[in-house]
This record gives sequence, C-alpha cells and structure tokens, in this order.
Amino acid sequence: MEDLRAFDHTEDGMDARTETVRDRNWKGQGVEQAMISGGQRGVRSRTGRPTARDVAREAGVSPTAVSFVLTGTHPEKVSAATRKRVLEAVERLGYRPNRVARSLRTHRTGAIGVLLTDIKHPLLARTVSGIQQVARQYGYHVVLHNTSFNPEAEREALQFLADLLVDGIIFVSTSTWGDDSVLLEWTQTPLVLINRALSESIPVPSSLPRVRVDYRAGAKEAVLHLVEQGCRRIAYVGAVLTGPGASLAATERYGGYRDALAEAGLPYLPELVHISSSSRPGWDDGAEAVERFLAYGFDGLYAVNDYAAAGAIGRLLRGGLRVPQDVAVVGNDNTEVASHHSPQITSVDPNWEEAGAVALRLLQSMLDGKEKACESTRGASGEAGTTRDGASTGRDGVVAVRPKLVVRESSRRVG
Amino acid sequence: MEDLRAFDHTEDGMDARTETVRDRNWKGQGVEQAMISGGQRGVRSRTGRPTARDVAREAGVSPTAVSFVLTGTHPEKVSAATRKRVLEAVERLGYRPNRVARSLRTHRTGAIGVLLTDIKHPLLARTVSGIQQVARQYGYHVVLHNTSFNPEAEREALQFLADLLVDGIIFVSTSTWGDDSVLLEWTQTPLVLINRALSESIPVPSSLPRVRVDYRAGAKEAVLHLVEQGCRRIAYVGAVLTGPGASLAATERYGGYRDALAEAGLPYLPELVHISSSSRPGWDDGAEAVERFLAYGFDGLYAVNDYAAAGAIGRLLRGGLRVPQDVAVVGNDNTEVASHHSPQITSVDPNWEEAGAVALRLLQSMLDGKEKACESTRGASGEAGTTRDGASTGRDGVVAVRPKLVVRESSRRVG
DNA sequence: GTGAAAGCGCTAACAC
DNA sequence: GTGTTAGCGCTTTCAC
Repeated sequence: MEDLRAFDHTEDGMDARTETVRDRNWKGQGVEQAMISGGQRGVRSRTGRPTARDVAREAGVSPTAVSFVLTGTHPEKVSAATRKRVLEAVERLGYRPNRVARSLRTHRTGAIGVLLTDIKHPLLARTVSGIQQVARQYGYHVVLHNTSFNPEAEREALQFLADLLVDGIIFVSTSTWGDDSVLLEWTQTPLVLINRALSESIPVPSSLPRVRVDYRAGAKEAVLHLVEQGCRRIAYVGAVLTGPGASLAATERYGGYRDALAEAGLPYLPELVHISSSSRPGWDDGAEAVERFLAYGFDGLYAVNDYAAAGAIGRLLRGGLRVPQDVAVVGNDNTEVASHHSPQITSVDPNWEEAGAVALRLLQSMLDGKEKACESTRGASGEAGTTRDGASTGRDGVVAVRPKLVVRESSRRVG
Repeated sequence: MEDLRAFDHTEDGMDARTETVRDRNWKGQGVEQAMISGGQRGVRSRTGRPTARDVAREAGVSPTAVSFVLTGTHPEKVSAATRKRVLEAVERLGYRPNRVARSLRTHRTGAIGVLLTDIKHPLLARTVSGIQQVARQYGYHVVLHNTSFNPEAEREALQFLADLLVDGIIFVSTSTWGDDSVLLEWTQTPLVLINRALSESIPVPSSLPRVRVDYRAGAKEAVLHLVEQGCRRIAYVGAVLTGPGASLAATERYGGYRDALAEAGLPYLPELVHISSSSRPGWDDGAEAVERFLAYGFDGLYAVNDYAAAGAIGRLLRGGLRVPQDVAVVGNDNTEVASHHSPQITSVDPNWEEAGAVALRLLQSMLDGKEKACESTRGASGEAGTTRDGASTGRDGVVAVRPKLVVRESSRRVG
C-alpha cells in the first residue's frame, strides 16, 4: 500500500480533473513543477513542494519520526539510524516545512508583529532595526505594519496582526492620540508599547508593559557634558512647551537642561533660553537664537535637535566665533546631519535601537512566562527588571531607555 | 446532536486532561478566556477565539454557509435570511477568521514579503512606504525582512518568506553583491527586484522583473532646471567614478550632467567638475569644490547629494555670494537636510516611494496572470507596460522610475 | 439553497 | 522506538 501510493498522483480519493482545477487556482505551476522536479521520485504534493509525508515515504519511516527529527522534540524517541535517513531524505527532496501548516497545529507562528506610526521616521526605523536584531537571535521573524498616524488604521492593524496569530506585538509610536481604550482592553496577544504615552486622563495605571526613551536624562547628559568641557554659560534652544504643539519630549528635555544646571551649580539664565514656536525647531531657530544670545555672551549651547544645532553653528561661524573653542555645541537625535556636518556635531543619540531591543526582550519574557505558568495573567513586565545596559525599570513597570551622547568636534575641547 | 456539542467542552473524542495540557502549551489563557468571555454562549474553541463552526452553531446554519457569506464566494448560493443570521452571529461572537487556517486551505496568505538591505536607509524606508500604500489598496499585508547587507541572510530570508507562503516577494537593495545565482534560479515565489543590479558578468538577460530608479534622468533634469534659471556655467560635485567605491548611481548622474549640458548646448568645463574620492561625498566635498570653482567663476551647481550641496552653499555664503542670485544650487536625494536647511535646498527626489509602488503593481500583475493562465511561466513583466506617472518600461523589461525635482529657494530665481 | 465530509500539511497522543 | 491516527480552523465539492 505504501509503495503504491508513492507513485500514484491521483490517490486520496481525488480525481485528476479536480486536482488540475485546484492547482490552477492555487499555485499555477504546481503540476508542471511536480512533473519536472519531482519526476524522478514521483513524489510531490499538489502544491509543488514536497511534504513531510513525502519525506517519510522517501526515508521509509513514519511521519512521526520526521516530525520528531525536524522539530527536535522527543530526541530520545528516535534512533540515530532513523534520524540519518530522515535528514538524507530531507536533503534529497529539498524539503522545507510548511510554516503555515505548522502554525495552525502549534498555534505559534514564530513571528512578532511590529506596529508603527511611520516607517519613514528615522528614529522609528532604528527601533525596527533594534527589534530585528534581537528577533534574529531569538529566532523570531518580524511582520511590520505602518499605520500612518491613523487611529483607525492602528486598530485595524492590531486586529490583523492578532488574526495572523503573531506570537506578540510591539507598538512603536512617536506621538499620542486620544483613545487608548483599545490598548487597555487588549488581551488577545501579548503587547508591548514603545514610547506610546497613555493618556493621562485614564485613571487605571495599566500593567501594560511599556518602554520609553528617557528624553530628560539625555538632555541632562548633554548639558553636563558641556559643563565638563568648561562651559559656564550654557544656552538652550528648544521646542514649544505649551499649547497644541507641546510634546512630552520638549518638556522633558527642558527639564533635563534645568536638572543639569542645578546639579552643576550653575544659575538658570532666562536670556539664554530660546523656545521655538514650533514643535520641531529647525535651522532658522538655531540661527535666530544665536543672534539673540550673542548680546549676552555664552560659551555652550544645547539644541533639542541637530538641525537647530547646525543652524546655530552656521550663525556662530559667520559671526566669527569658533566652534567649539568659543562656543561648544551639542545637538540631539544623532541624525545624519550630525555626522555629515562640518564641524561634526556632538549629539544625543536617543537610543531607540536599544528601546526596540528591550521591548522584544520584554515580550520574550512574557511569552516564556505564558508558556510556563498559566496563572500569570498579564503583568509579566515585572520579570523584566533584568534589563541590560542603559535601561532601567521604573515605577508602573515602565522601562526607561537611557539615550547616549555621541561626542564629536562641535563640543570636544582638547584638554 | 448539534445542541449537545454546543455545550460540551470535551467532545471530539478528546478527554479533559488532554485538553488542559495542550492549552497550557499553546495559548496559556485559552481555558480561562473561554470560561469568562464565552461563558454566556458556552461556545469557544480551545484557542480562546470563536471558530467558524461556532458561528454556524450560533446562527443555526452550516459551516458552508458561514464560509460563503464571509468569503463572498457563491453569493447566489446563500439566501438573504441566512446571510443576515450569519452576520449577526459573527457580530455577537466577535468572530474573526483565523488567517492561518485559511491560508493552509487556499494556499494564499495575502501577504507580500519585502526583503531589504537596510531599514535604516532613508531611501529604502520610503520604498517600503510606497509598497505599503499600494499594498493597502490591494488588501495585501507586508512582511518585512532586514538582511543587513549579508548575502547569507539574504538567501535565508528569501527562503523564510517562501516557507511562510507569502504570495510574492519584493527585493529592495541599494547595492550589488557578487552571486546572483540564487535570484536567477528562484522559481518558488513570484519575485520583483528593486534597484538590484544583476552582475554584468551573468550572460543570461534574465526575465526577472526589475524596477530601477533612473539616476541619469534625475541628474539631467536637475541641470536642465539650472539652465532654465539662467545658469550658463554649471558646476558638478560628484562621487568617485572608478575603482572600488564606484557605483552605477555615480556614473549615471555624471552621465546625466553631461547629457543636460549637451542638450542645452553648453560646453563641458572640466574645471567646474569636482569628483570626490569618496562614494558618498559630504559637506566638505561641497565646500572644497566651491573653493576651487570660485577662481573660474560659475553661476550654478549640481551636487549628487544634499550634504555636498549644503556644504557648497555654506562656503558660498561665507564667501559673500548669494544663493540663488549669484549661484543657484541643486542637491540630490531630497533628504531632510534639503528642507531643513536655510536656504532650503532644491533637490532631486529619487522617487523611491514610486519605485516601491510600481514594484508591487508589477507583482500584482504577475499574481493575477498566474491565477488566470497556468502557461505564463515567469515573465509577466511584459504586462506591466501599463505603468503610471514617472515610470516606463525599458529594454529587458526593466521598469525605470523617473526621479522628480523638488524646487526650493536655493535655485529659484524670481522671473 | 443547504449540509456533510474531505482534506490543506503538520504535530503529537497513544497504542503497539 | 515506531506507526497509526486524529485533528488545528478553514474552504469547497458533491449529494440532497
């Protein structure tokens, strides 16, 4: 019986006509491929790819043995000889397991869904990169979804990923929108948030695991670096702090600036603070600010992004001042400009790459926890206290990632 | 019998003990969720999600009817009353089809795999964005894979995507590596290449569909724009043309510069051409070039990227020249600097977003073709002559996407 | 129009 | 250790 089946294409109670029709609908070349590539062995499923059963037949063993060998489970239940025959058959047939079928059976896809607001945002791209690096380590694959700042699309994408049965979801965002109820109620698939501030209005201090970049610490480090370089009158160029354009990042960076001054025992000089009217200050803001500061005298400047820093440097140079000798400058975000500018600009790298990595490790620990103990309902976030460099678990189980300073010419004073 | 099953959790010949063990391994909370959320109806599969059969039971119809309603196939085979009952049951149960199971059956996943060398590259990110926009239209979803310039990872990722049974694959790359044999032999899943130059050494003019960005046309357009603005002595700042750092992009842009001069009837002035020693000229190259050009006099400048353009502008301004009145400047890539600089820089947008969109449309036509006619083996690329704005099918079926010029202050002369 | 039943390709419990 | 077998949740033929 076994042997008979191996050479019969139309068995399994399916007649030839039926098979042709279905193949046409599904994979097109299925039949031809089976004829051509599989001809010698005569074994190829109707999809054009050999199946585990084909391997079993080829090796002369049972599907069970094939499964055990390939998944590595129950290694004690398969003899060395069997294993060898299976592996050889796999090699001979060029067999690759069908992951869809496997997922249907195991309810695990080995994929992590990543939801983000905008793939074109350089910082988010870095986060994805960080996630992907860790994913590779853990053997996960990444399914990416762009929501383009559209709340409706966010909801939809979340559902889609759940339908796809991804093992976990990471939601990366730069901004907040109003209604977080979807996220709070989300119980279908383990979820980790990156920089997704939950509306303050919601009273429930949710146990939803979150990772955030510590803007405040980054700004503080930048300013303290300037202090270290000998600066005593340090100016600040920042984004709007109140009104519609205000952001958490802006507030925190301003706070970090003041923190640093306080820590260094330097006075806060309002005349050296320039708050842009925009949420994202640019070249002009930097230049304008310098123009104004020049009257008061200053020897250091921290700008909340690299464009403003570049603008400031441009204005300083045109004014005949030297950077960093007369004024040392530090930017923020460590974007391409920072390294491409001349002089190269010292900049705070937000470390979003690390944020991605941390988030995935967090997710991993949730998945692990889930597999081991049924009773742990949701808050596996506690487990993640074991964070690595630059990340620390704070109140509410929110993990904060520390930005790191990349020192370049614009602030490096010899000695 | 139907009714009995609906309230019996341990039917299907599976005893209670077995079910518990499996649930623990698979989904963790499955059992609890079934108790809580599904308690009122008593119907929930062991994964915690209602299944199509649950819907059928709830609606009092057969699974067939549910399937027909939900997939929209055979609309004539389902009565209005049945449809209504099904939809209501779906709503009541919060049913969502399991895409994995569906894929296993239909051999279509509705997902497109995108392979790229580096997500952090801003231009590639734009391509992904372009792909994703069209994907949304077509109802496809995108699975992204980063290969980090690692040929081995590329091979692996290609296989992984094929194993996942994505419906098609788009391979986006900025650079070339040696061995393209994998790509040429690739027959498993429909594949489209973006900017993936095949090694010249391979003799077979493969029918593999490809999309490329027409660097030459972009450069030409930039220079012709300068001519239009009244420039007659137009300088060029470009990347290395020969040796290890040389790239197709560099050669083509240089060619486009010369094309434009020729077309405008302007002489080629070697003293106004600065070829950087690097494959990616920067700020300094722009500044240096200007320094040299000043001796000869010039009224326009095209730089192959925005950083070089910014450097050139910086040097010009410091030299007391006005931009664009004395010298009009155009950059390339339309990166963030271009719009953030002051003055804002006119730049050639490589239109990678469109390249992504075109690639997916190409893929779509291949998939369509496959479904309709079995005999079309591979080269559905011919079909894609029906391209849209900015794209044209060239020799070898390679589709070229035209970059487009974004005009800003640095080159806009009033009148 | 409706329902029963047969699998897609894989895993794993259970009997040998 | 090995093979038989029963499904995962869905689609779709075929008989009513």
